[in-house]
Formats: sequence, structure tokens, C-alpha cells
Amino acid sequence: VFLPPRFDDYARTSAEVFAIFESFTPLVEGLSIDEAFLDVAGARRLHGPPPAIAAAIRQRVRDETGLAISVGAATTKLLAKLASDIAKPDGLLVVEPGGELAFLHPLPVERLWGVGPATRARLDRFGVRTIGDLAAVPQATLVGTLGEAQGRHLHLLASGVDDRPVVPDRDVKSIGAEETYDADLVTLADVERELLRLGERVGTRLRAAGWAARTVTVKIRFPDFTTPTRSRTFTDPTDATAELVRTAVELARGVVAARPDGTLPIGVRLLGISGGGLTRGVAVQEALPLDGGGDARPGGRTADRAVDRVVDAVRERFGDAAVVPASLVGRASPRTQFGPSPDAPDRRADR
DNA sequence: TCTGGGGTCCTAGGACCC
DNA sequence: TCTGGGGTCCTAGGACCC
Repeated sequence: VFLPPRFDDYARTSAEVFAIFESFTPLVEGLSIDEAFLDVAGARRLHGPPPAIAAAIRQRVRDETGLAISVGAATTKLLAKLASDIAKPDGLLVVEPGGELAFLHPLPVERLWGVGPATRARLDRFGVRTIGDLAAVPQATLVGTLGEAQGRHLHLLASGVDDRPVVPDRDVKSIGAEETYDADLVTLADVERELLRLGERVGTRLRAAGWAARTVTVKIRFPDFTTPTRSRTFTDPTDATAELVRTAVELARGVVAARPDGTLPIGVRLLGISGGGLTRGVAVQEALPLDGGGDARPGGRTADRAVDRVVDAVRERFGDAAVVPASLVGRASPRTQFGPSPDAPDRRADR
């Protein structure tokens, strides 16, 4: 049975759970939609020792949202994370101060945050199976095989050293959208149309969050899963859909070479656009009189942004389908397998 | 597990600057 | 014109996480 995902519901519930976290401490660092670090060192006088706080959080989340959550309590981020992993799906595990290494060292290395299949395979050649094994490897050896940052980092983690603070309100670093198509795209026109669709998504999210991107990256996946990326960095950050799309199309043309008739010798399985180097606000070049109109002319940034402002406002009032680029009219995404179920309420009717 | 979509961080090489 | 050390920024790719 395939059900459509309901991201709005997940986001709303996530916000409820995070609000509960924040009623215990302001030091909440969200890791993803369903995971967070809480520094409760300053909350003990009010809420009791960490295990009591953990139990209280679990109870409140269960009462108020109906969700089961797992909590790990420990002296470092790594240990708290590992403890909660082990406590899943509905448990509480406390690593008592002093018991850190006894807890840590018997665990397999791949439980360490940052050790995936590739790193695990490299460590395997040194006979490293457990985190304790890893702690016994000299740091210089690790740096030699894994590189400066990862080598040093893993050596410290394996030794139980992890002084990373809980950092609330971390800024996002990039905003992107990508899509894998049911059937490979086979013409340049397909690619350009889908880049427009993706650029719309990225631009809308950028503007809604008040960010502008200095770097635009396109990602293209071919049927053999090779996945080149191309990026361009502007002098001035932008949040204009047209500029994102124009740039993405130019970059993509450098990777997918079309035949004279517009068909592609190799199909395209996935496309993605991402904006990075995010800054607050957009630089707008005011027009100099030299070229008779400067940036407000069609295709200039001021004009692009004016269009975006109107489109955003219309969609806010009438729904995302109310205004659509002409080339996307009546064209559902080629990826349709998780479309809304037939009896899903039409959101436009609610408005 | 024949591989979705959202991200973060690191590395290496090259251009460029003082 | 060549050399050197120290540094930043950009690009492309890859590992990893949820």
C-alpha cells in the first residue's frame, strides 16, 4: 500500500514537539525534523536531574502529540545521540558520568557519527571493529587515511572527547530541490522545463525564508548514476526565480549535449537545483542612465523580483496552482507515483 | 535493499593576492 | 622574470546523516 507523504503534518507535529523541548531549556539544537540536542545543564534546578527531565519530556510528548520518542542522556552530544539510537524506538537510556568509555568502547565503529560504509571499509583494513579498537589507533595514522578533519575528529570521539556545544538557531546553509523522474528525460526541452519547475520551488522557498543565494548549483544524474554537478557564484546574491532558472539552464547545457534535433544522446534521470552561500536580503543594482533603463528592463533583476513578488502573493491567497509558468501549464511532474489520493481534499476549496 | 529528497561538511586543485 | 610562503575564494566530487 503506497500512501502519499504528508509533509505539512510532519512539520506541524515537529513544531509541537520542539515547543515542548523549549519549555525545558532554550538551548535546543534541531538536527532534523525529528531530532534535537537539548543542553539541560541550566535546567536542573527547575526540572530536576537529566534522567528526570528526559522522562518528563517523553511523557509530555506522548500526552500532547501521541508520539513515542526516544531520549539519550549523557555528558556529550555523541554519547547522548548513541544512547538515544540504542533506546529506539521508545525508550530512555542514561549514560552516567564516569561510565562513558565503558559504554562507548564495545560499540561497533559504524555507530559513530560520521562513519558510514566507506569509512568503515577503510577502518576494517586496520582491523578496527569497535570504537575501542579505533581509540587505540594513533591519531597520525587516522589522519593519514581519513584526512585531517575526519581523522582528528574520530580519534577524539573514540576517546570519549566531544566538547561540541549545543548551538540553537543554526542558520541553514543551502536550499535546494531535486527530483528523480519515472522515465528519463530525453530532450533538452524536457530538461529546461523541469529546471524551471525546480527553480520555482527553490526561489519560492528562498523568498519565503528571506534568503538570497550567491551560488547556484545544478545536479544531473544519468542512467548509470554518474552525477555531475555544476555551480556558479554571483557577485550579488539573488532570490529571483528567473535568474536561478537561467543560470541552471546555462550550467546544465554544459553537461547535457543535445543533438541538433534537441534530443539527448543520454537520458537524464534526476535534476536538482540548489542555492548556497545564503545571505539575508538581495543586492539590487540601481539603474545608471547609461543604458537607458538599467535593471528594470525585462530580464533585469528588479523586473524579475517584481514578478516574483506578485506571483508569491497570488499563490499565498489562491494556492500554488493559481499561477504557473506557461510551459508548465497542464503538465504534471513526470514523477507522479506519490500523487495525492483521489479523495484528498482540494485545498483550494478551503480558501 | 539497485539506490528518494532534504541537507551538512570536507578535500583537492586552481586562480589569485600580498 | 622567477621563486616562496601564507592566505582566500571558487569549483567539483564525495562521504555522511535523517
